Amino acid sequence: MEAIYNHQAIEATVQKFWTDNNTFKAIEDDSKEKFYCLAMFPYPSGRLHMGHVRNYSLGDVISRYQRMQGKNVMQPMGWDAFGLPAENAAIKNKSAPGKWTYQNIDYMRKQLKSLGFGYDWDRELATCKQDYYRWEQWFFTKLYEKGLVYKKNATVNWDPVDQTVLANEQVIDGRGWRSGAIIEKKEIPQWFIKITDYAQELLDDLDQLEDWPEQVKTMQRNWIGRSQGVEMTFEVDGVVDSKKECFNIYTTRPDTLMGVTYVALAAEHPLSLAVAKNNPALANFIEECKANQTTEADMATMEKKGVDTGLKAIHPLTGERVPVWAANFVLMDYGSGAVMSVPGHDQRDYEFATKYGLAITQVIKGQEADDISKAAITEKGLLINSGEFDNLDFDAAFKAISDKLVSENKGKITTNFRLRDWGVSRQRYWGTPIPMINLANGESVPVPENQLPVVLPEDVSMNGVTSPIKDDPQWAKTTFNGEDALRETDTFDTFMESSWYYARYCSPNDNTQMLDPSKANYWLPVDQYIGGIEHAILHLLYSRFFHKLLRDVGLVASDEPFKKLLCQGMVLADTYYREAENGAQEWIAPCDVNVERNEKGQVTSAISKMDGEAVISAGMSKMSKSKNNGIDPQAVIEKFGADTVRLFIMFTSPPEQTLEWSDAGVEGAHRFVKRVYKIVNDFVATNDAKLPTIASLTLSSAQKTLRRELHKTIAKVTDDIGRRNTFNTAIAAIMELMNHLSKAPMKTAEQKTVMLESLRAVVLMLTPITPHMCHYLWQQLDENNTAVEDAQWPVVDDSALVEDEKLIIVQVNGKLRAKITIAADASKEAVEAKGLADDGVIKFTTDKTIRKVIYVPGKLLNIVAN
RNA sequence: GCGGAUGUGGCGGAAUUGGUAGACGCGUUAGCUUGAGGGGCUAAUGACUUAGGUCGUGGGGGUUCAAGUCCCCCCAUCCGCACCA
Repeated sequence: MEAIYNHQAIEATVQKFWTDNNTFKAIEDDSKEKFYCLAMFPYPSGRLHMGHVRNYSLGDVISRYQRMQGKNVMQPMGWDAFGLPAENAAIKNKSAPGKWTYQNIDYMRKQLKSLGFGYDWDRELATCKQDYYRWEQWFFTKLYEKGLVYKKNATVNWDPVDQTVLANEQVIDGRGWRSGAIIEKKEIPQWFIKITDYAQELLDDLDQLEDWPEQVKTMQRNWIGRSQGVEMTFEVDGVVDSKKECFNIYTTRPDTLMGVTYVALAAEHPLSLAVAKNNPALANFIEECKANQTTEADMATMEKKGVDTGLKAIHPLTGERVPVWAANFVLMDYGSGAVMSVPGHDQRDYEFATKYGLAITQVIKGQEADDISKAAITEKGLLINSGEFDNLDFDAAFKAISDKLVSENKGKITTNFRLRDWGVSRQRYWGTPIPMINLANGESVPVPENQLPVVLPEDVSMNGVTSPIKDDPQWAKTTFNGEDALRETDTFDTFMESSWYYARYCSPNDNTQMLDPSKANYWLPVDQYIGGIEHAILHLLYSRFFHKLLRDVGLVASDEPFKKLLCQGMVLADTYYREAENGAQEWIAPCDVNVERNEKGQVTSAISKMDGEAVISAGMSKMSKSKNNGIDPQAVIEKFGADTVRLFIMFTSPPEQTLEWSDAGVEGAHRFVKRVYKIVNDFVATNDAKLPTIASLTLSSAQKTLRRELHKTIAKVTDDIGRRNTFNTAIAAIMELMNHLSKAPMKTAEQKTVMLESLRAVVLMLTPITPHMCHYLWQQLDENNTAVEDAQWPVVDDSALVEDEKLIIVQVNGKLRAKITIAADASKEAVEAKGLADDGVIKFTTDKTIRKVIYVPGKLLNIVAN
């Protein structure tokens, strides 16, 4: 064995071993329990970032641990390869998005291999390849046949200068990121999938997902947003364009119906538009609303504005005439595009009414401290000023008012969902072509199965504005039933590809069907899914929806795709900047900064390595290009090795929390790796004989204690990795054990035997985390010449855990006053007697009466005295 | 704005079921060691202190023999909000 740890040599040799031996090839095997471990696949953006390294380290640790538990593990990897950044890079580099994407994939694959992740590379897939997306197109046409797909108008961000649709992230402060033009809202026809048909099931099945974080389930429940309410009709007084008009509203608070003092319509509501023809103020307002942002956050935080349409609506119960306003906070895309306004009991309505001098009526009693002249009373309570409904509580009022509306044929009780149907059309090039054909008569039909796939041309040039397939006059041309027709030139939302890739990994090379059900049903559901919390809602909801769609066409048998979910936190690093002369912040990479400390270790200043001048520290923030604080994984791997990087990442934070990068922390991890290497080397160098078994030896008390530490550590590490997923505490426990081992002598046969047992366990427990070094060390320690990947996880020897004595904490009035050691089987009375007799306790009990003694067996004694 | 999280020494974090607050690591300090390395080893390291103790988990209340942990109110930071992935 080499005396000096050489990570380059070890990692290269061990990675070659894995490749040569197909160590991580996964094959269906009914004789073993399967374990499908999946980390969210990366977008091939160019190089791996630390967030990827963290994500895939977590997956690999879990996979290797489960394999050592004897399971048949599958861990695949692929590429979420369609998306906007490829188009932008192509414009910048005057290249094609496909070429850029494939180059990135090749580079990042090498990086993943250098980190030693145990993937079955035979299952690799890329979503931009037609052998993947053809099945998505096929599936979409199936959904169309089932009536789950429809076309409707929807709002997009329209850049009037570039004449193109922009993504939300391409709109900065209301302007197009390239043109700088003020962005308008525009309605265009788009394809939708009816996720709302599955809203109830998506909500109900969250209860099955016992191993999902509660916060993710809560976020999904809130996103789906099931509510019970009443839908009712308001008639418009008089006529509009010589027609009788009416509109529907939905409310979850019918108890406040008697407090309605006005109603609000979306600016683009047909009634608003009709009135605007003869109302220039309203027409102006509608025009102004076009410049509003489309995101929900913008809608919620913008200034609430409105214009009186001049129309009056008839209150369905009182027959009173209430004013009809057009307001910028009512969304045409959501619900009916109209809301009833109860300023007395809704804060937004209250502010709007106050601003425009509209009436405010209190119809709910509220608390003593409530003052309707200051704010809306939003909590539920007994009704007042509501005529026949006075003194009813929320439930009774809900029933009475809805009953009355139903009996008068003016409304009905409905269940509503906040969830909206999934708009899948994108007006971009680098995506899956939507497999539809638009006919001359305006109808649309799916591309016939025998004409699939609709192939996206890859050899294109980007002009920076329009999609090459929209620019090409030939591409869309086709025929249907012998008549000329045009293909859809929109592409799918990239969430479509990422919603089913987990299933395609089970039969990635099948060119006859989307999924091979027998293989899919062997591996699915995914046993452990790992990814960023930022995907908690959209990606995970769409994938759950897709799984149910796959089930309903008979391709999979399960209801849910991901049994257990782990959401990892972001990776942060220090940020430093200087103010440039024009006031802008010039961000300085953390590797170019030295920090200075005082004798207490507190940071006192930060200095640039380049010029020795001071820089300003801006704390920790997410690694990003804009803050120039990214740490390149490749550089760290070369310097310290993949094992060190993996150890640092797993040790520094629990997986769900943010991880703060620290160069000193990486060095600490490297030090530990070298210590493990050295202790094994020291042992191997001094031990030439075959050692006896533990059972055949008589151990000293110190040796028994060491073995107890060892087996307690095995129990803790097993629980931490297998159940709690707290890898940081598992590693801390191994470090603690190592601190004991490095002080333990290894001269006698007994000492050496305990040491060998301990070192084997340490190597096995570290194998999931630092697999290269452990592979090498195991070769030095194992007699049977098995590869460590196939070794058994260490087992706790219960007999080694037995303790004859226990440490009892003694408190007086809840404060620690003594620690006593007593026989493990001592009675309460014995513990109490010894505790009360302790000098540290007597000091606080003399001149006092003992009122009570609480004993927590084997742990703690609290004496209450005053 | 709505929804979800987080807050503990100089720093990252630990405390799993209400029971020793600060494990483990970093940093810092002191000492030892011919030591080519992003060296090794030993020890100390929450604050205050009259050296007995006292205080201490974002802030303020409460429950309890006992609260970082449970309850109420507040503050700060981060994530998501449907066309970034």
